[in-house]
Amino acid sequence: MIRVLVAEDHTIVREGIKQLIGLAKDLQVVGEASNGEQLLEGLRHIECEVVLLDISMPGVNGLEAIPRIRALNNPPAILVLSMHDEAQMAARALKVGAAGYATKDSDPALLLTAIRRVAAGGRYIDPDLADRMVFEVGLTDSRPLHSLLSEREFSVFERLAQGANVNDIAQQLALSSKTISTHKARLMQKLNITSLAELVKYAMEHKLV
Amino acid sequence: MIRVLVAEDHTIVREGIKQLIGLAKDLQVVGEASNGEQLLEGLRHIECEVVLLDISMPGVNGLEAIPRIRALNNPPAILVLSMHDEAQMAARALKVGAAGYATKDSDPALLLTAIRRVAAGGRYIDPDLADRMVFEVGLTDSRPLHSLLSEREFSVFERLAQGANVNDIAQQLALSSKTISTHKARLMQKLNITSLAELVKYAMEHKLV
DNA sequence: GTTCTCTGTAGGAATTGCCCTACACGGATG
DNA sequence: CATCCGTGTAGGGCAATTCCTACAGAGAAC
Repeated sequence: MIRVLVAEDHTIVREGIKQLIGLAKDLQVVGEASNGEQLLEGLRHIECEVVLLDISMPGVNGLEAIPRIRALNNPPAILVLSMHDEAQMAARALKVGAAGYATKDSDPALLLTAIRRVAAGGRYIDPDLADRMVFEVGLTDSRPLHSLLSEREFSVFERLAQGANVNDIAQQLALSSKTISTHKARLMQKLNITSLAELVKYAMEHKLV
Repeated sequence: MIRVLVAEDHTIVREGIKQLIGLAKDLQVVGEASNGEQLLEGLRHIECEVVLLDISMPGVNGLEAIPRIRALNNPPAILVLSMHDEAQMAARALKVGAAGYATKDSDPALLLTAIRRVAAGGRYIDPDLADRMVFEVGLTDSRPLHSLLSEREFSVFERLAQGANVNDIAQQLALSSKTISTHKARLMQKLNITSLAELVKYAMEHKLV
């Protein structure tokens, strides 16, 4: 019998998952938590083989909880369950010690498979996602992406984030708009984004504006 | 027996909800959909009393689907199920014809209650949320600028903030790109902004993304 | 009931930006 | 050295977007 602890903040989703797991005769939900603190507290007196973990929880979020779970003695395997099938997020989760990563989009049967896999000491990654990770992420996540930008690229980046368009920047820097366009394309590639909207989000999230 | 159709894009969440509903003897899931198109298609040959609708779905999203469901003859009651307990979002959903609004945070038992309530022709709003709606609507002497936007404008706004370009949106909404461009120009004028970057900033600052 | 304004829709002309390509230069790699 | 890679610079051509304009329907205003 594989004992599972479910950590997920949305009650209804959590209940749903418990029901799903309940369908398998070899799996059993032995505890639950709706935030990181509860989870860590729960693990102090509940023994289990697998923690099913939503990364986006309030307070101590899933990502932050992972290393702390791993620091316990005889830690359970961690299977991350995410709404977002972001390759970036998956890479970070695996890096800090998750044994698997599944998305809420995937087939429910796969979730059960994933739980069994990680309980047995193995790893599991959503197949679609694995594909994308290989392509998108060089699996080299460490320093902020924008540290890869050259001087010129960075200054174009800042101006774009502040609302300037390609022509404005060309004027400000006394360059051809074609040049700015090239810098823009290159910097977006480096930041792994495909739209100006994402650029602005990136800038705001990293407090670069 | 109350027949329910579940529209929710994340497979695992959808399955979970089906399990939950299955626990009640007077409720029965008679269909499901993972996007707005499937939902509308499904309603053409499936009869049901209640549609359980996630607002954040790809393609035709939940909010847009509501008026189209209401336009059917003998339409089912619509119970919106949302991740976000935003008062703003709830207000919009109710305005376009939803009979209830529950969040995934709420107690699963309440979900079943809510389904029964709307099936009987009543209304249901998550109690916490109702509280906040009264306060936020009542206490904000200066309504946000984006409350001036029309439905169409707002949906174009959201998509732009999420990184879609004019053509993407035109396709999603099956309109000319010129039309989208006009909506974009008008909404930007209303929001008093002049660039896409400012639009994204606005959206983030007001937690609309 | 006529007029006004807002909304949703879109066409043609004009602008802007993107994609692909190119090239020179400097530093790293071998 | 010879070569490769990253950077800064741009052009040509094509696609996306805006600008200006228009029109119809729905309510509001008077």
